[in-house]
Amino acid sequence: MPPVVEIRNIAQFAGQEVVIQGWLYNLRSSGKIVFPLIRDGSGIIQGVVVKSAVSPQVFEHARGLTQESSLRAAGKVRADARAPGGFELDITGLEIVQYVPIERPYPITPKDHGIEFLMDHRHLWLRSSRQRAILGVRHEIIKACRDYFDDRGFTLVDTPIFTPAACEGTTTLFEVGYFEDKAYLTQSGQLYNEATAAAVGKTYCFGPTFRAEKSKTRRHLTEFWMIEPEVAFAHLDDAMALGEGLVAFVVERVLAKRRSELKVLERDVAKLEKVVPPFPRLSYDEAVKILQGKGSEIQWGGDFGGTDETLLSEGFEKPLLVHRYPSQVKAFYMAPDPARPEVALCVDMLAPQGYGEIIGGGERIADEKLLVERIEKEKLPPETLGWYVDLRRYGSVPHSGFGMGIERVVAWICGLEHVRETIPFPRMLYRLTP
RNA sequence: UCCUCGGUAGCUCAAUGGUAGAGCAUUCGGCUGUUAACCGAAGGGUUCCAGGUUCGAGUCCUGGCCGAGGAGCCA
Repeated sequence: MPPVVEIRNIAQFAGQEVVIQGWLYNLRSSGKIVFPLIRDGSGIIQGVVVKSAVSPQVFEHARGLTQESSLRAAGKVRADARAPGGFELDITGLEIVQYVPIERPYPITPKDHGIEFLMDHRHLWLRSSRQRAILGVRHEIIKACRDYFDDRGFTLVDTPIFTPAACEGTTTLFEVGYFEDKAYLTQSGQLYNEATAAAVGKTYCFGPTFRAEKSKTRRHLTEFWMIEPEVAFAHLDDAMALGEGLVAFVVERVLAKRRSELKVLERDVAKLEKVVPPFPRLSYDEAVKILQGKGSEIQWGGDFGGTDETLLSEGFEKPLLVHRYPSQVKAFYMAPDPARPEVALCVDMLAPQGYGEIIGGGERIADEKLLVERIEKEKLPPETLGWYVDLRRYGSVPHSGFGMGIERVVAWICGLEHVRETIPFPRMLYRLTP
């Protein structure tokens, strides 16, 4: 019995008998020769079945294969300049594991489909080369993020999904029943990160985040994944440097390990290769002036809209760090700048090419009195934030952190039109299935 | 929530108010090197739903359902 091998490793088996197990991707035939394209999740290889070289049963099996039928194919690996992967499989044995019946064929053909049809068949669409490439890049990005923090002495500390109240009081939350009580799905692990940062010094959490906003744009999901570091004794500049280092590291890693996926996605890698520190830094004041110069309606004191972000980032080849927004547009826990109390020690990182905000964060209020004032001013429920104020009573220190939305980073690095393709099963305003 | 656009064969789309069409997919036939293979033939329709106007509606009108893009809000 020849060894079962993965298509990605096929080069090591040139000239040898192997078994490939996978699914039929496409089939071309020419009378007495059949070319089944087989994918196994690690790659695609073209098989060759010649009528005169195999039993009539194997040939008939091959000729009648339907798209996505699962199979095991035995044969000899042969280097061939005509093959896209450099190798072909001369099939001598074929076992059909499950035959997709012709009365109910695989719905997704190699031809054009509309987005609604593809989203309805997301569970099958994931098998296509393009979606597989995105899943690969997403995996690499998440692994790179974790390596970056792990290698710098951070401890991953998970934060809860059920929360008693809004973290920030700004966004709409999903309400769920919690026995006789109500709970909300988390919109950020940050407040809990502030607690755990005092325990381990440098922490991060990585998990799903939920926003019940009725946003219907290419940058929004109702359920998305966020990685959030928090560092004790760190100031705004430290958070900016940490975010800059993280994004540069992630891009470098993807370029090093996922070239083939970026090629499938037709990503212009030259643009990604320019993403090296230092990233440009701009104060909110400067950003407003630039925007006004480009014809935006923005006034000092307002937050940027999607068009503003695109307008601002289009002048730069690297991600852009915008810092010191007016406190009024930022969350209650943002520390005011001692030199200018009307602005917060916060930072947003805007990805190039209109991909929007990928990082948001800054320095947190360390002073108990000021924090309590802010909670009262925002009319947040003090009973559920008592523990958070407690952190300012027992060894309060300056601390900073940020959150990075994984899907927007994936969309940017892959060069996708819409974040819905960056997550296996997107949850959106009008999409809960599959 | 608001604005714009759309819903016709399994899929992608055509069709001036006048017989419902093409490409792909499927089935059958042909082809020993195909690369979204190609060539020939066949089958395939509650035109999203409910009303209305009209001699006649896929097309026009009203309401609804579903979806897409954008705005606001946000990562």
